[in-house]
Amino acid sequence: MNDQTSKKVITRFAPSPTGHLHIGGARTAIFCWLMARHFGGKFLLRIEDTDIERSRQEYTESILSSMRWLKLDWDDEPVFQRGRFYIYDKNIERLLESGHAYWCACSPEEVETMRERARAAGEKPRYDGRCRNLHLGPGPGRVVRLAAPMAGRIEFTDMAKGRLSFDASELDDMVLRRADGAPTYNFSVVVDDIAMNVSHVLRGDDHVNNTPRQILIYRALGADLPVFGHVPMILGPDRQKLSKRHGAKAVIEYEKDGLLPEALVNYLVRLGWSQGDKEIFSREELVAAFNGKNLSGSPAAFDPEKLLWVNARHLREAKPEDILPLLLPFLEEAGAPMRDRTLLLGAISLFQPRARTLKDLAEQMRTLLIAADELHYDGEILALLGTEGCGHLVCLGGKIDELPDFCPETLHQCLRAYVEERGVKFKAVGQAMRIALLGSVNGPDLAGAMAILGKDEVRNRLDRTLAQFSAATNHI
RNA sequence: GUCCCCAUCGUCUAGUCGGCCCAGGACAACGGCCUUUCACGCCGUCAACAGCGGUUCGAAUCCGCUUGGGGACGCCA
Repeated sequence: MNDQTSKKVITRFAPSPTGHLHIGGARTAIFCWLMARHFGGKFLLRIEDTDIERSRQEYTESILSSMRWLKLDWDDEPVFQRGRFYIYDKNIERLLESGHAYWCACSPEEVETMRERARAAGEKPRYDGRCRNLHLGPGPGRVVRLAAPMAGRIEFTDMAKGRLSFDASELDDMVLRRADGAPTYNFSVVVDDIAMNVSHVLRGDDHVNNTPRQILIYRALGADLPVFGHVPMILGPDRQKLSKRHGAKAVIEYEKDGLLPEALVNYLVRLGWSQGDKEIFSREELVAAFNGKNLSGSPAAFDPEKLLWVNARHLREAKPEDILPLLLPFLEEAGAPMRDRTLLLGAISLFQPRARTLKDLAEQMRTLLIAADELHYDGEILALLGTEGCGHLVCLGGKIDELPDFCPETLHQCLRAYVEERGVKFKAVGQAMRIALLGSVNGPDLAGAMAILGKDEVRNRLDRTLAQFSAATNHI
């Protein structure tokens, strides 16, 4: 970083609405957002919808909704390039007048031939600039091209990659305005970044090669350069370009899988950025720590396992009341009936440390929340329970009836006392109770679970288990 | 093909201007402890400076080459 950060930091995220917000785009957005929030600047949004064929309104909405879910709030109204064609045209006029651009009458086929020829000659495929000095005017099928310098070096310092240098001879006279009047990507980006006063352009690695071209446009337009930062792409676990089969999905899918936005943000930021050995960051910690330094220059592979681990950490540390609203849809999906708030909060804190995702949490909580008659005990589980287990259930049922209250401490003592006086292993009693109460040999702390179920429900489940057990054994 | 970028454990990474690194943390794996089962947690094990040349008293750190990977070469973004 340099003295340019002393100016107001303005970053922007500029997705094109041709798909949902995916992992790579989300990380770029997070970096931009963090940068702006860290320096107290602005984070702007621009929808690059100049490709009329592929842009879809529903994707714009999906992207915005994923941004909101990630809690990446933007400043000002989003800018839509679709509505700014007149501005691009005005800038085209300027460049035409100043001699930085010219009309070209070559057909796409002709240009393609030139490229093939260059490629065959072992050069970089490029347009040869044959219309540059023809002083053509507008006409059907004609495009406007930049009169790029033929020689020299184009250099800039990148936030992630350091000093970068390109030879001007590598670049050809790129199209700025298409035959249909639409601006090309490189042109609209520069015009808009200038208009929006963007100070720091953070984007994917795949744009490095566009940067020297864009710098040429900045120069032609007589504008100051922003600071560029090209963050390396995210690769699949097999180190190939990220795609759906890697389990790298759109942000919206992670939302559906029950990830916490904080966790996704945390994980994604750590892909290509680090702060010593620190792994788990709260949003506030990220804002405080992220200053655009320590960006990695090399690509990172996406690891779903670690994502899950990060999520589990955030889930475990979150307050139940913060989790509850996010959990509601998952409880419904899991078929768990709604219960009162206190009960739900209690259940959350009971299961919280053992769940990796909200979906996971909801499914685990379900066994506690559903009505007793929905609990299913299969033959295998009942066999595990055995006559001895049933004996425990009967005795404990009696003990429980006499309890003065039904709080975890009392229940815990009750269980302990029972084990003590019977001289049996807690393990055996615990398993029997767990089978009766949860229909499973695994689960959370028994006293905690019982307290949440309440006395009636515990009784209910004990009776029901015993009934099913005797029914099953009578059949044999 | 041409240009650009990258290169530390399987993965994410630490490693400020070369010595404190026979390389640290985390995920995963494996082993153990804890325990009321499963988790959680705790402890430990396995595991890397791509290769080759330089520069230097000394290099994971600087330079070059090689190899490997990625990206870009559109009237897509």
